[in-house]
Amino acid sequence: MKIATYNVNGINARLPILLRWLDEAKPDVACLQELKAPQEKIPEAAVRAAGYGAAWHGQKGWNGVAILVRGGEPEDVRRDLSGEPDDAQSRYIEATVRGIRVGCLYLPNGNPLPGPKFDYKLRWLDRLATRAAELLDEGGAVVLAGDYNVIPTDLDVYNPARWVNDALFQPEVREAFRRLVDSGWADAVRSLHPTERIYTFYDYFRNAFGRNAGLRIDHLLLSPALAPRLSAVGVDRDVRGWEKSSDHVPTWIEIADA
DNA sequence: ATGCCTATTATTAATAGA
Repeated sequence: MKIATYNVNGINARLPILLRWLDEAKPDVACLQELKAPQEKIPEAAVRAAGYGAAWHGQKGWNGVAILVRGGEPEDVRRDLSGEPDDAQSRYIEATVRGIRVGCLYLPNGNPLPGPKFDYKLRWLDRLATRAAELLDEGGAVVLAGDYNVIPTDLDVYNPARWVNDALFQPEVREAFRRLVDSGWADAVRSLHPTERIYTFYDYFRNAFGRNAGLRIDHLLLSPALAPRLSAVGVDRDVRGWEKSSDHVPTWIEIADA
C-alpha cells in the first residue's frame, strides 16, 4: 500500500499536474495540502474520473486539505483538531483507509516572527501533539502525513545559516517536532535513510530546484503498529521539474500488508 | 535585510506562501 503526501499549492491551478502524478505514481492514498479552494470548488469529478474517492476540508483563498483513496472512499472522516473551536483555517482532515488511520495536515508556516502567526504555529503544534497522543493511546496503525513546515535538523536544509531566522527552523519549533516524534512516532524517511539529503520543497525563487537548494518539510510519521510494516520511502523529485509544478515534491511510503 | 516566483482575491494591487 502506497501512501503519499503532496502540497499541491492550488488544486485547480495544479489539476493537470495532480492528475498526471496520480496516473504515473498511482498512490493508494494521497494526502493533499494547500488546495486554495473552498469546499464547493474542489474538482471532485476529475478526481473521481481518475479513480479516486475523496474527502476534503476546503477554505476560500488559502489552506485546504484532502485525502484521496484509489478505488475506495475515506471512512469515518473528521475535519477538526481540538483545542481551538473557533479556528477558521482548514488544515486538518483524518480518515480510515483499509484499517489505517490517516491524518492529513497542513501546519502553519508561522512567518513572520515574532507575532501572532508564529504563536498560532506553536499552538497548532500543541494541538497536533494532543491528537497524536490520543491516536497512540488507541494503539492502531496510524500515519500522520503532510506539510509540517518544520525543518527538523541541519541535514534537512541546503544552507542552515540562511534559515536561522525563519519560522520553519526555530529551536522551539524543531523541539516541538522532536518531542512529537519521540513520543512514539517514526519519521518514515529517516527510518530508512538516516543520513541522506532528501528534500521535499524547492522555492520558486532563485532557481532553487536547479541548484538543489531544498528543504525537507513534508513528513510522514508512523505509529508503532504501522512502523514495522514500512518497506520503502521516496520522493517524486522529477515532478518538481514539470512545467507549472507546485513548489513541493510528492513524498511517499510503501506499507506491507498487515 | 530584502527581493526573487506563484496563486488567489478582487480590480491592478494586496496578501500569503516558506
